[in-house]
Amino acid sequence: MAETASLRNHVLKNLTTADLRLLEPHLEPVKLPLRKVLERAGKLNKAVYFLEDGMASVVADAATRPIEVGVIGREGMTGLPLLLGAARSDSDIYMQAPGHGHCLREAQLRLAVSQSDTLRASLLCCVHVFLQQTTRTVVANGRSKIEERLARWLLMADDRIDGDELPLTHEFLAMMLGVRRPGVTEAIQTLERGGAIVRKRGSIIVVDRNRLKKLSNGTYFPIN
Amino acid sequence: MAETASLRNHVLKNLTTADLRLLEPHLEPVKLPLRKVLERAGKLNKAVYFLEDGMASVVADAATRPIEVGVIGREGMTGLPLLLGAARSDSDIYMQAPGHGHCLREAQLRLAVSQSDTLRASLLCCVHVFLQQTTRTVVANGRSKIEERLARWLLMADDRIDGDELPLTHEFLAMMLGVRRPGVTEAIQTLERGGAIVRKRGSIIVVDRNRLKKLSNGTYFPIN
DNA sequence: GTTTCTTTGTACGGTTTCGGACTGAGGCGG
DNA sequence: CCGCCTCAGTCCGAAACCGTACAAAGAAAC
Repeated sequence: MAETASLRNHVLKNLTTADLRLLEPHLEPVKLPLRKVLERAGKLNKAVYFLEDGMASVVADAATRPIEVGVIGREGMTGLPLLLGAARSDSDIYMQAPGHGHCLREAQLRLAVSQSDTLRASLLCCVHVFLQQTTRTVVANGRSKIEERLARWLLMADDRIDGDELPLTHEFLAMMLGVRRPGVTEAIQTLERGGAIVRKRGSIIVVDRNRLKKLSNGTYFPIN
Repeated sequence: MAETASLRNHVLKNLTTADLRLLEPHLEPVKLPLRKVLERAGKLNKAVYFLEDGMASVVADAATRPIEVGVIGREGMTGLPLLLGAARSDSDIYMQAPGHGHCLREAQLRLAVSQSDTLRASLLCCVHVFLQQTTRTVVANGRSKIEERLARWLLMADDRIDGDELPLTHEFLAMMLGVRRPGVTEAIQTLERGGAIVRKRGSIIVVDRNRLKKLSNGTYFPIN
């Protein structure tokens, strides 16, 4: 099913062959279209996903005034609370950029984790990475202006999405950052004037990551 | 050493007797004075702490422009990255309100966790709780004004500090929230006008938690 | 080509917060 | 009692954002 050679998910790719063999029979390949919901806050979480490509958003307060807490791409997995002993999700998670992944049912996850300490360690590592990301988001939301937060977000998206074109409307970015839509429009203009991106209707193209990093003013940290 | 009857730390208190027996011989009672550093970002983490009373702050960017990511009291423990397989801390952690706790060396922690699955599960639960708190902080920092964030912070501190008097200067609160000091002064006045707190030089007294909750405008969630 | 819908750009007044500076008030030691 | 130091209160102009509304531009449908 999941041939080792073709695996792009960092977690799966870095498993020992023994651990991978443990999971492989239960990894179901799935298509992950735009807006596909992987998790819903307050609901029982029956499966986790390892993304091969595409990007998912972890969103808090989705019912009222949504704001993004973090993003997940092929560097990690969804369903972290399951690893921590919680049956229910805290946030909504849905696909922000379409892609593919592997779905693993809760029961199989628990079983596999109970059988291999090294597997559990590999998965818990994801939790650590995500916690680091969330920590940086706390800082960015607390001290940085829209323009810098947007630059950070675009860099994180660019890390996870194939190609330089990010298909995103201002409206959507505003939701992610928890700010006004015109605020995003203006921030995008600033970033374009800085030569980091070019605007297109319905998408943004990253043309100069280094400039974008400078414009993020220290809020961006690369994966790993 | 740590007599079960006297344990106030939620994690230790809720362990099975077997798990507690596993840890007990290695729990060293420690006094935790104000500003005592429990963890330093980037340094190897050689021990974890279970607080019995007092409160610790998890602070990011401590070297440059510090801002608080979360707080830890008797509901949890420090050193979460150790549980997740990381040897180094991501943030500074130091005592915000003095107290006592139990110190557990890394080696003993690893040993105990490897011997008991239920113990590991109990500790991982802390990670989940802390991640939830961090998630709420992302939201609060992203959308709420100083006054609301301050109300939230005071409630969390009140949850963890014995008595109603919180010994905190405006300067310090400003650092925690990542805002200007005069901003805190004004927010405190608003909260006092709202009848939720009274000001004293060098400390704040919570007189009406319910009003404080209202003034926090939905950003506060109780422990567990 | 015209209509319709989505997306983007712009404008306006008002609020929040900033950075910085300065004054006053409380507490402590000499 | 006096001086000193910390902490708290206030004020200033400037910047960042907000909520809202409306117009222009693109894309798609008819």
